[in-house]
Order: sequence, then C-alpha cells, then structure tokens
Amino acid sequence: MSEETTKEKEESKPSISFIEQFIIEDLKEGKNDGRIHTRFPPEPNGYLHIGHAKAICLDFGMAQKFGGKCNLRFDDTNPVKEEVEYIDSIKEDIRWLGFDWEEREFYASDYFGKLFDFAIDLIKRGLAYVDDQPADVISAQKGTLTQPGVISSFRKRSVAENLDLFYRMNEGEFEEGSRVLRAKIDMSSPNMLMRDPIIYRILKSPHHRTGEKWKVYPMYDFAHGQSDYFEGITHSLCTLEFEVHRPLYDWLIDQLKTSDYRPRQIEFNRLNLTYTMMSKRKLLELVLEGKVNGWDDPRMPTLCGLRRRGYTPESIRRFIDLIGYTKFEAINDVLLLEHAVREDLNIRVPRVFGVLDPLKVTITNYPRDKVEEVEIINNPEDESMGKRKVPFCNEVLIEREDFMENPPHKFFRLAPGAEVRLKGAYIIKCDSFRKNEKTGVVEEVFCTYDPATRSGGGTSDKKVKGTLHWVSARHAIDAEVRLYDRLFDHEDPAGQKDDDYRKFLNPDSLKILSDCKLEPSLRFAKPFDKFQFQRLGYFCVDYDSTKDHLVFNRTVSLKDTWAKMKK
RNA sequence: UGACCCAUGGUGUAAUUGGCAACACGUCGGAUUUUGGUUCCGCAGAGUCCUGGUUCGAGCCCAGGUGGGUCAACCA
Repeated sequence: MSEETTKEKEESKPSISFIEQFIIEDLKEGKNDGRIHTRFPPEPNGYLHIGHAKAICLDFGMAQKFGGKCNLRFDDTNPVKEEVEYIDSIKEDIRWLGFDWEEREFYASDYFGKLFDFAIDLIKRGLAYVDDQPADVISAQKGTLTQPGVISSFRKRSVAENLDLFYRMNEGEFEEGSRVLRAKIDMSSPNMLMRDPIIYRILKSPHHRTGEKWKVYPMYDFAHGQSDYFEGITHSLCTLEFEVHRPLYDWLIDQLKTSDYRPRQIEFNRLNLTYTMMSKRKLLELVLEGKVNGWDDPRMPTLCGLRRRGYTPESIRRFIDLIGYTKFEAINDVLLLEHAVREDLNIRVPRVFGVLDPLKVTITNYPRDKVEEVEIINNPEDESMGKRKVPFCNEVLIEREDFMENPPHKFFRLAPGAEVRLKGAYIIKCDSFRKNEKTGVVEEVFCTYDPATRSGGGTSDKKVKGTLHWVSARHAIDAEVRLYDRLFDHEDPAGQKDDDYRKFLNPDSLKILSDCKLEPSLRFAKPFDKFQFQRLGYFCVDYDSTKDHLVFNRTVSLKDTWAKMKK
C-alpha cells in the first residue's frame, strides 16, 4: 500500500466520540445481550430547538450505527406544565430532521401504574416513606452543600402506615403539598440528590393523557430511569447537568433490576450557540412578550424557526456532526451553522435574479419595443438542473449599491464611464445618470449596450471585471423580502450575570424590504421553496406568501469579500 | 467552604489509548470564475491551564494547585 492511500484512509476515518467508545466497550463486554437501544425523551412543554437536534442526532444516530432502536418517549410526569399541542410539533420536527421512531412512541405516563407499584414495593422493603412536612421544612432539613441533612421525624414511620398513607394520597384525600413520598437513602450524602429525594408528590391537575386517574405523580428521577428500564433502553444519553443524578439513577435501577440487564446513563455537553440562547423558558418569554413573532419566527433557534428561515435538515445534521459530543461546555460559533447551510444550499438550489433595492437602468441604444429571452444556467454546480429563460429589454433594474457616482478603488461595478456585464445578457457601459435635484438620490442610469457581447454569442471576447444581476423593469414581479440578522448582539446574551438577556436584543434583527423586484419565473414559487438570489444569498418562500404577495425570507447571505474589503 | 465533572490555535473538535499535536470553521494571501459566490493552492496561528512526579518518552498516567460548570424545585 502506498503512503498516499494510507494517509487517505486515515483522514477519512471518522473520529469517534467518547460516547461511541463507551458503547463499543459495552458491546465488547457483552452487556445487555449485545443490544443497543436508545431513546429521545422530550418533555412536551415547548418547541424543540437546535439543542434538541443535537440530542436527537445522537440518540437516533447511535441506534442506527449499531443496528439498534431508538424510542420516542414523552416525559410527561408534570401535568401542570405540559400540553398536547406540543406533542405534534415535536413529532413533526423529529420527522423533518429525518428520524423515525417507527411504532415506538411512548409516554412516561404509560408507566404510572408500574411506577406506582414500584413505589409500593420500595415502601414494603422499607426504602421509602411518606413525609408529612411542608416543602420549606423538607428543604431546610436537606442541609446545605457543606452540611449534612437532618433526618425527618417521619423517616421511621412503619411500613403499614406508609402504605396506608400513600394509597390515600393517591385517592385524593390530602391536599397538594401536604405529603410526599421519599426514597430512604442517605441524608448525609455529599450528593444532595441522594438525601432522601422526593419521588412522588400530590398533584390534582388533570393529566393530558391519564385524566383524573392519578392524584400522585412521580418526579423526574423516579420516572426517567425506570422508564428506560421498562423499555429495555441500554444507553440513556442526556446532557451534563444530569451528571449528579446518575448515582440516584443507578440506585433506583439497582432496586428495580431482576437480571443482568441495566440501562447506562451517559452525559454529554449541551449545545450552546453564539448570539442566541437555548433556554425553553426564555424562548417562551420572547414569544409571550412579542419580542419575536411566535415560536417559528425565523430568528428563533427552534427547529420550526430554522425550517421557516430556510435551513435544511441536512445542514442541521451536518452542523451537529461538525461540533461533536464532549464533556466540555463549549459555546459554538453560529458561523459554523451558517457555513453548513451555505454548503448544502450551494449544491442544491437554483440561482435566480432578485433585486432588493432597485435602481433603473435605461439602455439607450436598445430598441424600445424589443424583448429578448436570454438563457441562464440554473446552477453552475449541477448541470442537470438545466437552464431557464429570462426576459430582457431596454429597461432593467439593478441593485442600487451596484452603482456609484464616485467609486472607490477596485469597485468592479457600474459607475460613470465603466462597463459591466448584465449576467446572461450583454455588456453595458454607463454614459450618464440622473439625480433627484432635491434629494441628491440617483434615480436613473443611462447606458449603451454592445450587441456583440450577448452571452453565449461568441462574437466578442470582451471581458469585464464586474457581472451584475438584474431584472427586466417591465417584466419583474413584486416581492417582500425579510432580512434577518442575529437576534442578539451579544455572543452569550443569557450568560451575563448582571444583565438581563433582553438588554442584548438586536434592534436590527429584522429588516423588511417591501419594494423588491424578482424575475418572473418566481411567480409560482411555493412556501419553503429555496433559491439563491444571485450575488445576494439564499432565500426561502415564507408561508405568509400569497399569489398576489410573494414573501421571501433570507436564510443566509452569500459570503461577501467585497463587504469585508470595504471595512 | 462539600461532592461530582471539565480544561488542546480565535472557535469547535482530533491525536491509532504513553511515541513527530491534526482536522473543520474563521483569518490572511494567491489562482480560477459571466455570482466579489463556488472550487483549488498556500500562509499565519496552540506546544496542550499551572507546579511537581512516574517514564527512554506525557496532551494522555499520578499528586497538588488554578480556573470554569453542575447540585440545596413537591421542574425536567
């Protein structure tokens, strides 16, 4: 084997995350009969965001890679916070991302019966007790980070009494907050979560799935690991903040297990992105306070927001792939996400002409009543996408910033005396222009064209530095275009101790342009159709769009080295 | 003043598990280009938080620091 092929082989070898290494080790050791079974466990209390995408890609990705399965499980143990409306959106987002849980759609509430039985079992084994003290007393008795807790006077309650009380708790005999069920573990554990954690509380709100059946509901710690166990999950992947929960997770599994099978919890770093935040609670605030226009506002990091913005599932998966899984709490540059969409959209979407801020150009030597159809390649990256025809006449519109009366050095666009190519059509030369006397604004530019320079004509080998996009003034269609910028102007808006994140809201995060002109082929564009507006960026039809009123969202601009040079 | 976790170019990750610190993004140059896009080529940028130890050899193992994160909801 030559040195080169060895090198290539090494380079193409994907690096493996610590999680994958754990899984491989477990497989080698023959754990759980060599099964791999994961789960994605959202709480139905909000919309999924790109941070969830990171978890989804891992959970489903590991299952796929090792020939296992991944369940979808709604962690619905708190009826007061959860709503059905979120369930459908969560399912839609997971499917959109490209993953399939097949028939394995589960709910933690499916296990309320089993969980209750397990609680009864713990009570019988002297491992759980009913505590009658109010929340503040229990909390105070928990001790502090440096001091051990105090043992509750109810800890020594008899099994019979505990049993009786717990059943009655569930019959609705007691008020919310009057009693809880606690696991009997260790009040002096250095891990606060092991100090007789509350495992059941009384809640009288109806549950979206079980209705009025239950009056006691399990806490997260008493539901999650057990649900994993009931479903035969082998690897329970979650974010770093659950690390301290792992001893409790394992303790409960130890009480539950009857064979060699046991699920293993592994924690990885949460996704943080610059110039945004992932807290569901804060995202909800933005929606409620009208700082954004709903959960699917294209500035939101939610999956529905990104989808509306024009992101593809492929680009999100690619991004997730690029950032990896570690135990380091990183803050990822949103630039990498933008790179990922550009990379994807570049190869798959057609190029079109759209002028956001039109300036009229009259070609004085082009016959007034003549209209030509010029043929333009849809995507230079992909021949198979074919060509289209675009009408051309003596009046065209160009981007206002593509003309300058007094151009700086290296300005390759239109200026008095300068020549540019109108892409796919002719080379034109600027002879003069007309300004509004009062405002000083340029209102019209007069050019002459060189008939020998028609694209593809081959009768002239004239070259010019600049090529502009354009639309025929007489054929162009109107559109509204929404330009988005980052929602916050601080890299880490939610991480500033002394400042509320609202202080960093970017006032220019949305710019609406209502006077844009597009080439006529866009007339029948449908919501979510994606295009590259030549020289400008990637745009996606918004669902606000109607037959008479086209609306586009800018997904991301093209890289702009000229803009960089100007700075 | 506790327990647990973490620390590698600007950012995010990698390093065949103790053997020449690599990749991506970003940056800067150049070539190509009927998109100042794309593509291609190249430069710069860390000696791996600190101190010590083990070792022929340490980013990796050990000890002690420093810095950061998580944990004291009847939330998940």
